[in-house]
Amino acid sequence: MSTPARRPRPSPIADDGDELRFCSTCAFSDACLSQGYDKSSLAELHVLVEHVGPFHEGMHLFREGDEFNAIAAVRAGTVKTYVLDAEGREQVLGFHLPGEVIGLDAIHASRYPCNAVALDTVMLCRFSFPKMALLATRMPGLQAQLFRLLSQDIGKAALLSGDFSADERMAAFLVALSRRFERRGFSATRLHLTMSRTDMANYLRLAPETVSRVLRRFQSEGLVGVDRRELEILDPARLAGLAKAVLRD
Amino acid sequence: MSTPARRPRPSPIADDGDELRFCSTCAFSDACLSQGYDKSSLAELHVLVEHVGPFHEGMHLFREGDEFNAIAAVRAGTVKTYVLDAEGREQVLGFHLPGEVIGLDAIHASRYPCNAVALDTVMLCRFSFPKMALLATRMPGLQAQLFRLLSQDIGKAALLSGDFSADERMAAFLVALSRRFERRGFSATRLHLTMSRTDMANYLRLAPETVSRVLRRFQSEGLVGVDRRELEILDPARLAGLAKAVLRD
DNA sequence: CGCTCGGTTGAAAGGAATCAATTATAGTGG
DNA sequence: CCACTATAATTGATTCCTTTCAACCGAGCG
Repeated sequence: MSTPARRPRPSPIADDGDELRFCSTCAFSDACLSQGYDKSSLAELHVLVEHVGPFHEGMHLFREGDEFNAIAAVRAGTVKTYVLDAEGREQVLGFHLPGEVIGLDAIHASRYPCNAVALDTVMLCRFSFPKMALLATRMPGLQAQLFRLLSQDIGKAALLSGDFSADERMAAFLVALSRRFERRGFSATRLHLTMSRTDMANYLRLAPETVSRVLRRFQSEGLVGVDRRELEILDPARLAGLAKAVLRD
Repeated sequence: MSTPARRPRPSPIADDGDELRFCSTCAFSDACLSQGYDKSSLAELHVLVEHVGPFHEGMHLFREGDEFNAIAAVRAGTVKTYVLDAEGREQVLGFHLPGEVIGLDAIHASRYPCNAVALDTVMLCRFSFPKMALLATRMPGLQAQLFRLLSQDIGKAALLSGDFSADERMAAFLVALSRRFERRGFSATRLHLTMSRTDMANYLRLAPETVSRVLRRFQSEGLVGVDRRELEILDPARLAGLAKAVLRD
């Protein structure tokens, strides 16, 4: 359960034990600061933030059908969201790393459309959505950031819908994971996979056996080095080439 | 190019040639009225609406990479959104019927992430998004509706990402289309398909040959009747049964 | 130490894609 | 009005990738 080495990175918001301490990793902090809001505006955002956790491995943050009232930013750990199909098989919708927001897909129905479970020890910033929406009417920058986050998720959800080969899917998964880690200050090449092979398979819409085989082949081809859940990207360029079809860049 | 018989339906907003005539089919009209806004608020919404069109078959409404400044509600016709993969093959992202909104996925990057083309004669309501967002700060109901629309699209985009059989995909496509037509006052059983088989195939991530075969089998099994682009759903229950795995209901 | 569960490996089966050819359709121009 | 052409749709035969089925391995744990 070791976390990848953390690269030093300037914290956008004071993290020195202040009473109004805000999630330094979360998507809203950057947005608000970049809009040049004064301290009192930030304070307003703070009052509707609730730090919750820790949630330990296997604990559910919410379940499908639960009443929706808050979105949450992951502060630490990994959250898996999933639904169960008619045969009770798991369909993984996504993995959410520190700094990423969950619950945006619940707004329209006022219910969570999926389950969310902690894959390791998870800490959250929880935001009352009604309060946040209200605040957003007075903070255009916050409103804009919410629109951006929602819009972004539409595009993300569409990525996996293509008919891609197992290799492309796996490569895209690893590259995307690498980038997301990097953006949050972790290593882009040495990743700790917090999810099981089965989870990866369910997410990528592949059989677990296929995940196993593809990873092994990637390793034999010198693309990656794999040891259990530790993965090193050895040939980022070639991996990105494979992922290109999916990630479109 | 005949349209399905229109069922009489009470128009939510006066459609009697008023100067401030608003798209009676569009998602925003219901939202605003249901919030009980007075005439002046509605008027404010009207001033940022621009009725554009007609766009004829094959005309592009926007292209990937174009600068984003407006979302649009389809007033009439069908819009296809798509991207081209590295090999130049079309990946259809969606078909947009009257009353549905396009462009929400463009907000976060300020650029359209896809192409949009008219499949028949299309009329649009175009809304300047910056202006709409500004207005939304003074109309919480409008803001809420925008959040809902965005949130909804996240879920929609995720639907097709599962690994479903050709039969399930096709059934889900037809059932969803039927429901969307019905909601807008068209027949739920007799549909005119405005898109080609190839478009359907690209959307469903199947080969055109597979679409052809599945439709033929559906017909031979008495599920549907197909004649060119006219399709009649003969056994809605059984079709819905097939679609269940995808649509989750 | 042996049990269990996740992961890996191998062999076989299956569903959709691809390749190839034919038919149908709409549009064009004689 | 009717051939003629280009494009879309259909149909059949074959191939291929992934899944499924089955067995084995190996780490973690009581």
